[in-house]
Amino acid sequence: MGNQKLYKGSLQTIILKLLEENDKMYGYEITQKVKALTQGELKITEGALYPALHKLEADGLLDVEIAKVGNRMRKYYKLTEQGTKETVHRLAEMQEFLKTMQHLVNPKLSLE
Amino acid sequence: MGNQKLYKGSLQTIILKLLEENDKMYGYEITQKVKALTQGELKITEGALYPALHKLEADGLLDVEIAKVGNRMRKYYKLTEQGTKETVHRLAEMQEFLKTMQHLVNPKLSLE
DNA sequence: ATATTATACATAAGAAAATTATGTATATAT
DNA sequence: ATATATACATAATTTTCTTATGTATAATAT
Repeated sequence: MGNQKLYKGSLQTIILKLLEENDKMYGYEITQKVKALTQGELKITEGALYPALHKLEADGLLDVEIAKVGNRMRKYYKLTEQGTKETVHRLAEMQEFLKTMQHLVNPKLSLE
Repeated sequence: MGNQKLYKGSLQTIILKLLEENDKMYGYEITQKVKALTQGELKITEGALYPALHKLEADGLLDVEIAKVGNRMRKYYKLTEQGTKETVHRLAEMQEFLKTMQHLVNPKLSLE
């Protein structure tokens, strides 16, 4: 860590990608999944996550469904039809970005 | 383009990397170099570039030298000793970030 | 029993880093 | 003459995050 600021701008794409793979997830689950997938390298804070989920929902990319497990609330999010399309688009943009950055910072490793 | 926001947070690292390769460069030259290297994918705006250069200078990572070419001013920037060390560090962080993101958004392509 | 950590949501204040708009000035091409 | 390119700069605003705070339940450790 220490390079957290490089992730700025990529949170929405990460959320969309996880929902593409997992059908439905709740907020806390997303933070844990990301931490696990990145071996602790990326820790999504609540102050970033929840506003991001609310925005994706407001933009029509996510649907929400409230559940109660035991006595505790969960808000499950899933991709809408529009969200599924947008995810494909965002992932393509992310790939393009990663390729470009790789080429910029390490031309030797980006042979093409 | 359209994925410009993904570059948020990486401008300083890009500048440092270019100066590591080119010894000294001036602002406008940096914008043109980046545009060329990325085939127009990334266009650094002046409103982002100049404040970034000033900050890197204020932080002791860059030295500046003013030149006059014809009748026009140029401000050449080069890495300080501290800047050279910091560049190594920033590039390592960038590699780590790119690897992590690649793994997150496209597990199939990041075999390790 | 009690305190800490984990689970689960949320928002507000502030910081960082960009975009967009604007300004100044010289050089070149049509 | 006019538009484009070169070359710097800053201010207002926006986006996106961090940090701090708040509420509440469940599980675990002392």
